[in-house]
Amino acid sequence: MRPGVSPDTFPPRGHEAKRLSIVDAAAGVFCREGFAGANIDLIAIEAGVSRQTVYNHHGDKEKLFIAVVRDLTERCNAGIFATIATFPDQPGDLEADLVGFAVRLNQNCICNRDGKFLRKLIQTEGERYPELFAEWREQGPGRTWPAIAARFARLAYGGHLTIDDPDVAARQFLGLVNAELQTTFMLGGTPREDEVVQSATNGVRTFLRAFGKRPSPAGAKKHTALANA
Amino acid sequence: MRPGVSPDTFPPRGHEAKRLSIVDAAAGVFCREGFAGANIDLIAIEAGVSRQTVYNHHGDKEKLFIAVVRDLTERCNAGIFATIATFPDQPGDLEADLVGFAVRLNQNCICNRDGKFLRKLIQTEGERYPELFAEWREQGPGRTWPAIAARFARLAYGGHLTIDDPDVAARQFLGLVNAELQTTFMLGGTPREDEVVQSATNGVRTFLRAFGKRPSPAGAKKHTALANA
DNA sequence: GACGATTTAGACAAGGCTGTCTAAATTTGT
DNA sequence: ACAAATTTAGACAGCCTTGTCTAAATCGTC
Repeated sequence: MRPGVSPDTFPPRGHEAKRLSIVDAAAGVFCREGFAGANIDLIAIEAGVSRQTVYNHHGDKEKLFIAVVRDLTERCNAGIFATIATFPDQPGDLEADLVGFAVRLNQNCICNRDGKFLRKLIQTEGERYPELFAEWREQGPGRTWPAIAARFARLAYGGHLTIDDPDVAARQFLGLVNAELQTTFMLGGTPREDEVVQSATNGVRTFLRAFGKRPSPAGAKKHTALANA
Repeated sequence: MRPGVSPDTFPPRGHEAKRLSIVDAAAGVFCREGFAGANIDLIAIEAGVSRQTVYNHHGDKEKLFIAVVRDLTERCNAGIFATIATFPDQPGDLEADLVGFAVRLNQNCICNRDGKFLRKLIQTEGERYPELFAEWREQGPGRTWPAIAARFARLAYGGHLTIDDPDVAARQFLGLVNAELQTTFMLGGTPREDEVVQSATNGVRTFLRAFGKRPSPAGAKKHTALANA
């Protein structure tokens, strides 16, 4: 820490690496087995670490669990904001661009390992740690949803959409785009990529039917007849 | 069982009553604590029954859990089909009628005790009992969603809606109508009635913007300017 | 090569839970 | 009121888990 010669890791390398691998393994075990069913021995084994090391790093089971949730929230948020940065502000093909955005959001943030784990932990243990998950609610949906809403507001301002309430529209966008993945999510599964694309495509199409600029009433033809599904 | 004098309960009254109260108590405890964390002593106490009686009725913890899920699935399904029977086939005010339907569906089937419990158990333990929850998937969404889709198809056939794929429309209807309740559902909470109504109202409005009969192109004016939210 | 910090393996106590067993008490139907 | 079935309370063995402790081994750094 004194002489800044070390390449890019301040604390002892192996130390922090172990901390990471413990949190990672713990996330998996907590998800599979639930808090009560999670076994610290198993976590230690999956982390490639002795049980004592787990206790050295995190004190006890509950503190470990909290560390896991905090970690996952942080990483997922980072991913979501990175994806929001790819939102199509100046769309070429609005439908295709929104589908792409929705698919990226799902694949990189919601269906990936961290997203899946965080979702499951919230569902499973949310009621046991009210303050912890209130914190998640503020840091997660509380920050990401308005950010998405702002992007939709910008699209509306630019004349690409007709939206009353951007916050409502954002939530409905997410609801539509995931409409066909609900049962899979409930069961903790991971949808295949083509299912994600299909759901996003259908969702965006409906979204644009509701909020898209109406095609000029003159040339109103079967312009929506893309149906291949 | 021989002479059918008994009023309306075939098996010994107290016996079946106890079975019921055990399953009920078990549902609550399994939800709160997870399968691993659930304590049979506690279930017995909450059911007002001795521990041995729990074992007499259900054999062991796992069989008890399975009985709970089967029971909840059955009861929830019954509720959902009863509500589907109230779907507005001959709508007067389509928007109001669909909002009413959505609110009934939420209040009577999804947010009530059974619905909440079943949802939580599926989320929490779904991966641990693949066949059991595959069964739920077939009996639940596998039967109710097509039933709802059929109702939407009928509305479209009657000229009240413009729908390509009724199955997609049904899933999207559910997604839209619940769009604002997602975080509450995730955390296992029960939304207030006004939140349910709000979400349903916004959802139905968007649904009709997408699938409602287009107002005749002639008198196309700001007919959608109902905004009070 | 030597030093300090970290990690490891294993044993350990304390406590909790499941599922069984027994004998007594209670309920149910006749 | 009687007989059979059901329920109850309590004790019990067996197992698993958490969290602590100790002494040896390993790692990173100078």
